[in-house]
Amino acid sequence: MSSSVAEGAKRRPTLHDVAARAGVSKSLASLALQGSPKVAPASREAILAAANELGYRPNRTASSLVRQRTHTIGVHILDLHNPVFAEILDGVQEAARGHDYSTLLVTGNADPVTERTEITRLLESRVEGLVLIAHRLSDEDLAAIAREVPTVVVTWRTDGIAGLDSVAGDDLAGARLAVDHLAALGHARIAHISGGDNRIARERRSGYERAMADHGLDPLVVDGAFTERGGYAGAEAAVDAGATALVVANDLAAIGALAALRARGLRVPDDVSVVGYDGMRLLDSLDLTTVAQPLAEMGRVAADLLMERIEAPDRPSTHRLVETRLVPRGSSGPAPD
Amino acid sequence: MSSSVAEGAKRRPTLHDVAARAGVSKSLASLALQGSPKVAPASREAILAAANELGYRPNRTASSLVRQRTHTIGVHILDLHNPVFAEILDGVQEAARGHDYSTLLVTGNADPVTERTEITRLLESRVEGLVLIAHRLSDEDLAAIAREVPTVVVTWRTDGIAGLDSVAGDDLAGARLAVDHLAALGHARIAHISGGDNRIARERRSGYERAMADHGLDPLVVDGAFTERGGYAGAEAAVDAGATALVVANDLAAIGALAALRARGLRVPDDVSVVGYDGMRLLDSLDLTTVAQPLAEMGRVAADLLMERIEAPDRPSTHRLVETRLVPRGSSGPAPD
DNA sequence: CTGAAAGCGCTTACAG
DNA sequence: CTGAAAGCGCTTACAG
Repeated sequence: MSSSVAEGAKRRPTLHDVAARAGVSKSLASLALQGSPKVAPASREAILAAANELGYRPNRTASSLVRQRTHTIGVHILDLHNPVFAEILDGVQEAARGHDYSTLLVTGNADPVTERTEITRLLESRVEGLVLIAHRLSDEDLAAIAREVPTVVVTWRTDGIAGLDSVAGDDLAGARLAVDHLAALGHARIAHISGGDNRIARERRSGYERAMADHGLDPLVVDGAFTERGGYAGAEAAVDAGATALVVANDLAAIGALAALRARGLRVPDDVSVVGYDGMRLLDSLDLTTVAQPLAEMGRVAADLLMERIEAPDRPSTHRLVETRLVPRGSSGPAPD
Repeated sequence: MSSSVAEGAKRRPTLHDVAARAGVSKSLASLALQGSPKVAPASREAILAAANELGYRPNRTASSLVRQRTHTIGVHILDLHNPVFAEILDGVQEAARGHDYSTLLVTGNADPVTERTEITRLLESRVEGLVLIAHRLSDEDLAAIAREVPTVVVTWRTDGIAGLDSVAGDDLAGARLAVDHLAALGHARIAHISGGDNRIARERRSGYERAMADHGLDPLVVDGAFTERGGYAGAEAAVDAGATALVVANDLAAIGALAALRARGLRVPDDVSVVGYDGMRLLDSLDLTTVAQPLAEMGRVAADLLMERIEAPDRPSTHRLVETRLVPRGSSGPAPD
């Protein structure tokens, strides 16, 4: 394929090679390849043809270096195994593409050390902005990052950090929706399977507790986690304690809770009602009631905020709250007598 | 933070700034930051301190350019919404990190145009190798890419393309496992919900058809897709045709099939047995029998093959077949009388 | 152990 | 419309 081969190793063609083959200067070749209108049609054609014949592929590391722009945003996803994050990502990518930005995706697999390494890598690659679809960074690390590059956090509200925007659902209100729904169905022994010790879990738990109090009901919180396993164990503890309804911290855990109930021979919703949280698409097939967030929209909003901040790095922080709603499905029904 | 601020805009510190602050040359600063042992301890400390005070962050685009290496592999994922791919990715990343490579992740969202754009981006970023966790490229495109950079395809066997390795499960044998399992349970009306018109779907379908023939049973194939929706529609058609057992093309479609059966008021496995394909973790909670592939291992093997080829670009293509096994769960049971 | 110089592949004023 | 030159931020021989 390539014309000159040095000691068997194939050197990739550069702009220099293209220009030489087309019989023009590097500068002109560069202009032509960028589609500049100031190149004579004949030259342009010669250059494009040469590039084609050579299989020329522009070197982004070189052009980024000189342009001082990468036109790329970095996205960190906490955990690729939770489909919720993939749905948020859809929105981010759609909006980023709309602004003609590419996306560099990275995941910490819910491990803080890996996460920092990967985000550092993004920064070294000079992404122009960062979307964190959940994270485990400390406030200090987060502030340091936001000082370096426009950043938006999706999934929980993050104030008080300059240069940082956030997009989140109202977890307090969302958890209340779940309790209201179950209370309206006549449930009194409504348990909450918590999502562990993190901001979102705490918010959802508070929402549950306040709503229970408002309904004059005794709260019953059992330890769980944002995982199937966490939901499974939580559901066992909750039914042991006599719960007839479960407000589970997230959808994944709700799926685990369902498995636990099945293993116990309990019917859903006849014996126990289950409500999840997040609104991942799969729940439709699973017929699971949930508190749904507009996931893709959260991603879109995040990317849009990021683009705004890339344009105007010093604008004040903005925090968007998206609307959350209850989606009733077959996993919740009237309380047993 | 930074010392000299030009017209309000903060310029990021470069190696030059670090060297100046430490009172040494750029070359020495570079060496020190790379941890070279040829730098005097005193100099090293001064340099590290200066870098720290300045908040210096090395510019990867610059170092990649001069080093002619990125130490990065690109990974394309067909569809982030199928957890199967995330599980394969785990293996890829684990192995890549083990070889001290970073990973650039990209997805085409199952759209061929986006896919090509994203892969092109990876190539322009000079990744040293490519793992395609499924793809929609033509053989020509694939061959062109493999000519440019070491490439391995995961998920189906791909021969006849130089410089390209592949890792796949034995779909023919796998589908047979599902049929054998159901036949052993006494089922005769075993339907296959196909995965559409693509290589994997065709293989699995053939496996099903051959196995049925070997059992002396009449095949019954209904159109489906590798999606919940496809499984849903397929299941409806299959039970209409009198099937008592469903061999579904993949797990996602099997989840959809379950939803269809539930909507029809059919019990699983009492009325209809369901077997999925892929082995995604979630199925454990869903109590769904499946033909499981060692997903993370497939990813690890792929990354290992890629590393080998990066070392020896001209070695012959190798194609690895991983072992597939049936994981029986609650969704399959004896045939109804 | 340390510094001056060249160069990675590209883009962008600046002259003509 | 086109070319020569400088430079993006770094690394790496090469002298000392």
